[in-house]
Amino acid sequence: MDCSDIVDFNRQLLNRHDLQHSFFQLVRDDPTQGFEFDATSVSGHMYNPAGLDSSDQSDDELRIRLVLGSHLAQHMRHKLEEDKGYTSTVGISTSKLLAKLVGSLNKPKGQTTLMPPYSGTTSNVTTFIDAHDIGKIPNIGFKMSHKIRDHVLGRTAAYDTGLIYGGTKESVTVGDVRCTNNMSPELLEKLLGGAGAERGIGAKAWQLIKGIDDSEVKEIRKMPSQISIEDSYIRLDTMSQIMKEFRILGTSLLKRMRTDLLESDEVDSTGIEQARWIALPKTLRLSTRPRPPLNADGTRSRTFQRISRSGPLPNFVFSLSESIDTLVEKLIQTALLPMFRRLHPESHGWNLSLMNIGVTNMVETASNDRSGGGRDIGNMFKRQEEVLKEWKIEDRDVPPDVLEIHQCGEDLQAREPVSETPVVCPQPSAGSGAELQNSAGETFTSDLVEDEGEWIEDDDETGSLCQTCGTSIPDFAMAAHERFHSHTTSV
DNA sequence: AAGCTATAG
DNA sequence: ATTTCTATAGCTT
Repeated sequence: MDCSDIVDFNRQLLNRHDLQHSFFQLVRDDPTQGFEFDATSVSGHMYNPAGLDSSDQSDDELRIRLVLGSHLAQHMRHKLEEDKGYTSTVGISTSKLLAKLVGSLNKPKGQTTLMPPYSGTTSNVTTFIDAHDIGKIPNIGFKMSHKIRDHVLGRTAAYDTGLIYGGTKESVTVGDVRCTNNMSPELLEKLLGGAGAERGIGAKAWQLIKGIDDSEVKEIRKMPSQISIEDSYIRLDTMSQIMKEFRILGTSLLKRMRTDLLESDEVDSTGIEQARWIALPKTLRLSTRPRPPLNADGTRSRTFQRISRSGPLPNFVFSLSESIDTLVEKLIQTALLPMFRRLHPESHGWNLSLMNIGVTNMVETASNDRSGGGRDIGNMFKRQEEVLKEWKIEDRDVPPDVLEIHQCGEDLQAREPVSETPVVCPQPSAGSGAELQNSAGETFTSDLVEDEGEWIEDDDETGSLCQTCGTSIPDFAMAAHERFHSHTTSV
């Protein structure tokens, strides 16, 4: 199971079972270990038993979906650890934004669900998101948080001395921003808009601040859209140094192109191994970061500004008969040096702190494209059968009581409820329903998949109320839910 | 297409 | 804990 499997899996559920765009985000806990994942995180869809429009749901309906999503997430984490040995962390909510944020509360090897209410004056969404520093919100990064912070404070925020990246002691929370006088999409647009800014950035930021995010889960791309190599330097100011770095970076880039863009189909009529390019980049880019000159007071302002030039990538770099060294020399002479002269016309006086060379504009070669946007449908279904079969077998072979114990449960049982974070998880002890709690939650089971054929058909409310927590649970998930209770009540 | 800004991990 | 390196999206020209 890797990331694309998870994405595929969820996509198939989406197609077959009318899933809505509710999300969980799964993050592998140790991204440095192993390469089974293409990415460190993935958002998944969640089953929506009532077929509701995601924008028009009561908190009761939402609650069911979130609990089911939690069960599914628990199973996937469990499966991932069992099969691959990777632990992971999951956040469950109604959008990528909320799922990502809530997922960070119980790390590593945990999962957290943001529970209803999602609307009204006591909305957990508001309570939850308001507590975050503005810069912690995904897609509000260094520059935007700076601008917003300064406006809310009415002055330039004081920063920790010596800190270059971010870090202010004057924390401005999302709540502070939201409640600032005259705060509006228009004001944010004024603050954040301008050259280079995304169109409608004010409105988008306003949505994020309110916890609204309608961004979609995107397909993992098979091909990277660019490959680049860079290095930073204390000082790079002579042509011979540049040449030396060109050779190092160029060699590295060509090697990367060969490993990432070359496919070796061993099949060949003569039995000789064939290698062919699965994508050809069309553009070469050279960027540098010139070291900024000293200020009047002798300090040097930090700029991260890069400048670049790009042009057509010569075709000879795709030659597999010539050595990389030869190709690099040719590339330097025909492309990189001319580009460098365009970037730095002066023969001296420059002082570079960074050089980057990269290739972009990938064009997939023929025979490599698969219909329907790069996905093999037949294979997909075959894989699905396998996945479903595995789960079913597990169900039959392992008695439910045993199923819940192996591997996934221990950390969940052991966890102490942590206070003060405004997040609610499905928890048996959440008796009053209204108060906020924080703890990990749900055990899972594969019952979710067991009778997958009936999921949609039994819309006509075959669910029952859970005796313990009162949540309405569809029948197919009740066994899983009860196991969840038997776990968490034993704490 | 090229140049650039901003962001994430 | 911070910096470096890689990659992406989307703007402007």
